[in-house]
Amino acid sequence: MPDLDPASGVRADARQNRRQLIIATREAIAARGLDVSALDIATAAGVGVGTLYRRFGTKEALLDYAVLGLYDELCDTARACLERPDPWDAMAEFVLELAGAHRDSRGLAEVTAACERPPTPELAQRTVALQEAVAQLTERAHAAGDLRADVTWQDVLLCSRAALDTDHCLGVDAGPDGWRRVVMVLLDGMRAPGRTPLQGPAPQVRPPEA
Amino acid sequence: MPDLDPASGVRADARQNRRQLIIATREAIAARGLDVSALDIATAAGVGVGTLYRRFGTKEALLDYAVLGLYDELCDTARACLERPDPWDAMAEFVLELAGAHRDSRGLAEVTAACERPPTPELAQRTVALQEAVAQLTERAHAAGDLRADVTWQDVLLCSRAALDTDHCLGVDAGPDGWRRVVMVLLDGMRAPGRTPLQGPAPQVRPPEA
DNA sequence: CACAATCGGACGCATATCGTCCGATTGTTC
DNA sequence: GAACAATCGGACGATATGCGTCCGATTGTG
Repeated sequence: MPDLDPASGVRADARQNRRQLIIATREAIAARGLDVSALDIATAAGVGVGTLYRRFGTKEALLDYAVLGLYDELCDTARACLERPDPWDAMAEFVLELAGAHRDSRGLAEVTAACERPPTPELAQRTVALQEAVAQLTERAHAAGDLRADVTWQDVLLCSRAALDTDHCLGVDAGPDGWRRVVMVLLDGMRAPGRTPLQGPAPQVRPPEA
Repeated sequence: MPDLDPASGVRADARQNRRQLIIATREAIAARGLDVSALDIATAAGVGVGTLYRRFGTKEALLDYAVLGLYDELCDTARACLERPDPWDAMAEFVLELAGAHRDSRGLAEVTAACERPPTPELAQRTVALQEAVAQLTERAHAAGDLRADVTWQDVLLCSRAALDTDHCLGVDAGPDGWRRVVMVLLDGMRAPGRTPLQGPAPQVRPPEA
């Protein structure tokens, strides 16, 4: 189930259809979230629904596969940020990238917010990897004295979702890049030293329950 | 259609049902947004669907009425904040209240973000009133030198939606009051002087198109 | 007590999605 | 280039959900 094998006994047109389905799925969940119909995906991919089920067995499996790809890209982004020399810039860039990824794909945003059903093992693994990367980025920024002490890496993660739904409010239109303003304000607010100490319990990591 | 009249030729039980329907509608849209079924509302109110349509004519009319009530409450809140002596505290409190109202009612959040269909005239009027209140709160904070100059009142409004969807991210749980931390970070980021100048065009007011 | 106002919820209609199944098509092999 | 198996498309039956109406039963009120 990983990807397309050149010579795996699978016919060439079948492999091509598989590829198209993955592309169409990405686009569909980006625009409309995880609640896409199989027919929509298949039509966008230029195939029939039968082909979708034949190639992936389940709509779920196809969605899982597409989402996993998005997570892998996030992991790449995290690695790239960790290589930046300046601790603050590294953290700030990742926050901006993560916020942008959330905005680029409504489906991704739905998955990172999911707390009900347990994710696939593959997704859980990526999730932990991302947590660790953010923890490290945060730790460095703390050590450099750039990030206020009362902001935890969990706070950083949650703040990355803050620009998700800030395009319109009471007749005001943020414009295509307005969300970046919100992220900029947030980053300024996270910079040391903070003015108003953060109150209440810090966010906690949910154990990946059964 | 405004409210319940003591002696309006309408029978007492009918008036009571009307009241229950409004209460149930508020709770329903708070929890599930505007996409509630008429049956759900009627059941929660303890009446049949027929009663809903008899009392309000349309599901839409009932929803509009319930939402208008939420807007009126926001206007009250704005008035109260405008009476606070300290300009910064006044603005900060309103941001916190607006963010809380958005979180308390998913339906309200959906309406304030709506940019497609034109609102009812009543809603449009409340919207303008709220815009003016925020503009005034912002202006005072600017004048006092507490709010950074590159943050407009439109930015303030948009930022009030930032805590809408920050309860969970990649396995991190913000807890019941975690959203307040996000708002606090934002408010700190809005305080003068800003570090990173906000880039890009400032948010614009959408003309209430036809 | 009588009657009009009101009620409840079954009903008809419409829409949407799922996953399967099968006759038609097409890539591949010899 | 023929023959076969893999693959395809999309019609199909099942299921679910929601809207707004209609009418026999109920209930408030003068």
